[in-house]
Amino acid sequence: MLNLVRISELADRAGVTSKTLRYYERIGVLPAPSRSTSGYRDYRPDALDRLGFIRASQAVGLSLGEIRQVVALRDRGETPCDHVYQLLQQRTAELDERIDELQALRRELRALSKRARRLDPADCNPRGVCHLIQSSVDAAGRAEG
Amino acid sequence: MLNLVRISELADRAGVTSKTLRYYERIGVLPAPSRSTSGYRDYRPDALDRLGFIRASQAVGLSLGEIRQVVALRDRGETPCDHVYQLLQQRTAELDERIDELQALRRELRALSKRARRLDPADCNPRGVCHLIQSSVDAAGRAEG
DNA sequence: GTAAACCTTCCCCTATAGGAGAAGGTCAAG
DNA sequence: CTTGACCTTCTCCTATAGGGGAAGGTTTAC
Repeated sequence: MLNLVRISELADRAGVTSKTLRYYERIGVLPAPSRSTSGYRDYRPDALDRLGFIRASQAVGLSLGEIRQVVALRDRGETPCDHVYQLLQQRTAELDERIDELQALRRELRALSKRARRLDPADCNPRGVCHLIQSSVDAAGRAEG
Repeated sequence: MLNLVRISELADRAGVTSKTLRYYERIGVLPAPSRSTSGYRDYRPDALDRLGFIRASQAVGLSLGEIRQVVALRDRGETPCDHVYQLLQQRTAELDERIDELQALRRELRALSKRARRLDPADCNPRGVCHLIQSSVDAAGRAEG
């Protein structure tokens, strides 16, 4: 009898909404469950495992699209570990790049704040809207030129 | 005579498309220019300064919505420097937070890769789709619990 | 005089991860 | 028997920064 559960109960247990479960089914990360005679979704308890995997995957930066690829492998009977490993390596590399970018931006913002303390708002030229920011362009221009 | 320019010429000079300029006008970051008798937009050369400000602002992480606020102040005759300074401080704080999050994620991904080298794909439990990722959940659960 | 290259407004489309709400069917309790 | 709490599918909507293309007017060059 597997004590089947309805959508809102599964949603509660997984900490998501029913909308989310229907969405997951629609995009193919959660398998379509059987239906009661009246058309209600009847989930087997192992759907919770799948939802745990989905959440964990999202937590390490995988998109639902990527998760769909992974569970498709599993559902075809393959072991998705290699694929997952590749994805994680790729995500790590992207993350490194992204962090570098944000750190560069942070350095620039700090420089901007420092410069701002030397500038007098009265000097602000309407043409450039605000010299705080225009000064960063000038600085970048000098740095690049 | 101010040598007026048409939209595609201004777009070329600013390194954006005509679509972008119409969009900027529509959302209020670029003032509506005068029109020729046939309805064509005639930009004065100082529109280029405004576009420079927009680009520089985007480069330091301001959204077009925030930029709109800033140029609105300027266009009302106020000096937007204080507001810009606040925005930049706020953006800097958000950036710090974001960087911390990404670094935490990076640490987790590295730990995951390390763990992956000890795991045998054959152990992978179909219930959890892939143990690489489920192992991270277990680890997080232990860390939090 | 006509073809190419502009310009105009208008509306729809993109990715991401769902949320809002309508219209209608179902189920349990009182 | 009806009320409330479910469930179903359906369509549209959110933010961001524009892009694509249609339908039609203009200007420039030959």
